[in-house]
Amino acid sequence: MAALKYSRQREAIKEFLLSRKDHPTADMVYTSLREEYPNLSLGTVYRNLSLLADRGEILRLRVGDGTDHFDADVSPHYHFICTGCGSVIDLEMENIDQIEDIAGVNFNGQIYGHVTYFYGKCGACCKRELS
Amino acid sequence: MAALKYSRQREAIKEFLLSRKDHPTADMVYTSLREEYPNLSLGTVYRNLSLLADRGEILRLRVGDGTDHFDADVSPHYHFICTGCGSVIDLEMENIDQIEDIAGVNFNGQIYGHVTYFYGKCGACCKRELS
DNA sequence: TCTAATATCAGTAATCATTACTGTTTATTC
DNA sequence: GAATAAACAGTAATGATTACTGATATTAGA
Repeated sequence: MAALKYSRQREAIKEFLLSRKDHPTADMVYTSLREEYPNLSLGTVYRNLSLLADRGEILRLRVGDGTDHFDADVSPHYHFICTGCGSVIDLEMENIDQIEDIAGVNFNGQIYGHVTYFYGKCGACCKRELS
Repeated sequence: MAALKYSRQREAIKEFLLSRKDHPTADMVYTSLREEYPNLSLGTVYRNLSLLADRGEILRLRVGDGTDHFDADVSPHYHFICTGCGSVIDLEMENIDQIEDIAGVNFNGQIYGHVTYFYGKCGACCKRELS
């Protein structure tokens, strides 16, 4: 893997992602960083997010709302998407990699990985509906 | 749920999906049906696919390649996406709904469902790489 | 069966997220 | 400190999808 040339923009993008737990989209990254870097370009945000995702430094989440979300936490974990407010929340749960073995039983190819998203109502939305 | 007015186009779209096992995209539906219905509109295809998906008559699959795929088989089953050729294949596997219980252990909201895609090399791509 | 009401259609324009292009700036190397 | 090339800002282009508009076709009622 070729070495990257340092850039303040990429550094700021990764710093920003590390500081957040809410899995921002490219546009959210752009809008937020614009305050500190007024002439940051949206193309730069997209290019660096893809670059970092390709290198495995961040995760690209396709949660189904049509726009990609990003996560700087690359440790194995799962995500929950609230159908009420759309928020993307980390789940702390035990490993379920055995589902790949289950899926492979009647399959004649090779399974290398899986992506799972859980859907429902988040705690805040549940609470709001009660009142 | 309001009753739908019959339309030959919607009928043809659903018939087409039922006849296929390869989970076509909107554009694939449009291109194929155009042979029989030369003045079918792409907008009609999109509108009816969304309509059918909203009513639960078909499934919308967001496999991660940027375009939605559709499946007329609404019985519970899982999908495999080949990273070699991009094909979307049905998996015959035992139920893994218990992962929702596992996910809910340390979570303060309600989990109503999950979406799982398995990734890897399909049988044909495995074979091709050997030769 | 005829007609009115309206859902659906075809065709096209608009939107949105994302990517590609171009000339300029900036980090690295010597 | 100058040469090289990666990365940038700004903008144009792309591709999937949605929205709009006037025409057509299905359904319900007379």
